Formats: sequence, C-alpha cells, structure tokens
Amino acid sequence: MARAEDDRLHEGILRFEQICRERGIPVTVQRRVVLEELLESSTHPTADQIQRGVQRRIPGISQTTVYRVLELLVELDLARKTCSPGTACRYDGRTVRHHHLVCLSCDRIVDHDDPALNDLPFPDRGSTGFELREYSVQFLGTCPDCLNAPKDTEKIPP
Amino acid sequence: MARAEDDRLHEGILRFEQICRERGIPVTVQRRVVLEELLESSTHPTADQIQRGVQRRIPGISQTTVYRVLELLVELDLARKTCSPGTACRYDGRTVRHHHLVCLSCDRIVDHDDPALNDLPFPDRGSTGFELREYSVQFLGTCPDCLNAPKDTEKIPP
DNA sequence: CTGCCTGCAAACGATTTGCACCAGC
DNA sequence: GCTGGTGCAAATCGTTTGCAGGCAG
Repeated sequence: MARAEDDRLHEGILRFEQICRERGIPVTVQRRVVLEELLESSTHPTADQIQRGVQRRIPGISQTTVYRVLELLVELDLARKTCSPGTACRYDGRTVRHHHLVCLSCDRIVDHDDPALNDLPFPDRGSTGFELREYSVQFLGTCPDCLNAPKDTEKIPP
Repeated sequence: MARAEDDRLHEGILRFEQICRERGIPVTVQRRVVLEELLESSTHPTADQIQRGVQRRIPGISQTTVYRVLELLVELDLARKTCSPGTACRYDGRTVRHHHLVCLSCDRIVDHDDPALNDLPFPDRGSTGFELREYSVQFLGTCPDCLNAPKDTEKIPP
C-alpha cells in the first residue's frame, strides 16, 4: 500500500514536470508541494485539508495559491475535482479509472476498485452528441462509522 | 416524451401527498409547486433555476423556502441532489436508477438510460463496510454545444 | 392557543478576484 | 525591465440561520 502510493507519488511528479516542460509552465515549490500533498493523501481531501497539509512544509502559503494550483492541476488532468452533495469540493489525485463509495451521512468518499466496473459501455456518440472520455460509478449509502453512530454524525471525515 | 413526463409528474405528486399524509407533513402550495417544477423540468436545475420557475406561479416565494422545500424533498427521497464540479448544486426529480452525462465545459447534466448499466455488481458489504442502496454512473466529457463552440462557452445551460 | 411554514435579512463558508509585490528570465 | 506566480484582503456566490409574522389545525 505504502509502496503503491509511493509509486503514484513519483510517477505523478514526473508527469507534472514533463507537462510543465512541454508547455513552458514554471514548476514552483508551491505547485510541487501541493501536488505531492494531493498524491500522498488517500482520502479525498478538500482544498482546506490540502492547505493544512501543505502549510506544514510551506508555512507562509496562502489559501489562494492552493486553490490556484489545484485548478491548474485539474486543467492539466493531474487531478480530478469531485463535489459530493455535501459542502466543500474534494480533490482526487488518482487519474486512473476508479469508483467511489459516497457516504450520504458524513460526505466521506472512499475509493472502490472493481475490474467488473472498468469496462462499461460508453454511450453512443451519435445518439447523445457527447464526446465522453471517462466515467466513474458512484455508489451511495452509509459508511461503517455512520452506521455505528446512531445519528447526526459530525461532518468531519478523518 | 411529454406523456412520460406527465406520468412522472402525477406519480410524483401522488407519492408526495401519500408520504405527507403518513408522516403528518403539511402539503403547502409552495411545496407542491416546487415539486411540480422539479418534476416538469428534464434538465437538472439548480435551486436558482427552480426558484425562477416557481416564481412564475407564486410571485412572492422566497429563495429560502425553495431551499427548504428542496431539502425536504431530498429527505423524503423524492429528489436527488447532485453537485457537479462546477458551482451550484443541481436537483433531480427522477429517483429511478439512471445515469448522467456531465459536460466538463458548461456543467450541463443530461440523463442517460442504458439497461446494460442498470444491473452492476454492488460492492461487497463485508469488505467495504458500506451499506449501499443506489448507484449512478457519471460519464465525463463535452456536450454537443460546447463541442461546436470553440471555447469559453458560457456556463448557463438552457 | 399552539405549532410550524414562510419571508426577510443577516450570517456563513467556500471560492474567486483585484491589486501590489517579488523572483526569475 | 518584463512576465508571471504569489500573498493579502475584499468581493462574490450559493446556501443556511435567526427571528417575527401568519396561517392552519
């Protein structure tokens, strides 16, 4: 697990550096650290959570910068932005196809991999008119923690 | 099409009235009209768009009430709340299993029905710990309008 | 009389924007 | 010196909340 995350981290950073080189985008400390933070976290952090993590390494970094870097990463297809019906948007450093278990009670999002879900039929371009490049299955329900907690679980995923 | 929507409308209203009767929830004009507006619209309107539609029939209705009614409808499982990575949350009056085509450029959400997607395997309760009751496949890409418009399409779905 | 639905205005939280400063080319 | 990234503070936007009036049971 730690090994897989480590690989993902290095691979992501390398890809980032290559893309930046190609497009002439400067690789600043802030950008690298935000990406690292995102790749290291296996939860699906909010901008705020990422900010907190990054601040341990760059104490002076501003929220604005974190938002701007995240937006850039999404543009470069190095991150995915997801908004569950809760409050804040969440960012996801995994760009390979995977799926999500969403807790309707506490908004937690957990990754779900299942080979059986990775080859679903894309809608026909002709009938929908959409040009589609990716998909993701969202399962909705209740997470283990909220199942145990009788009600009104606080909305703060670990 | 118009026929199907009509059926959905009446069925939804009836279900709403029954649920309210069961739970002793008053069926006010505002609630009925918001639900009707939601059921009539085939797009996935934001709270704001619903508000505009409802105001044609109840000029004095407040945004607050629209939000509160929508929240109630979600609680009663008569509507689904979806947040695409854009800005505002969107509401969906269709509670039967269906899927979504999401335009990453203008945030439009279009329904997609495909029998092949309606019987996917649910994750194992034992391994995930989640109690899941529904799922939905989100296809990500670009809608026909945004494919035609070169760039920076306005973020206002019709 | 009581409860709760509604409307208004203010509060709130997440995100964006305007502007000035600063570093690197 | 010019370009573009960053930080700060203010603005913005969607949504929520506190409170008072009003209607229905």
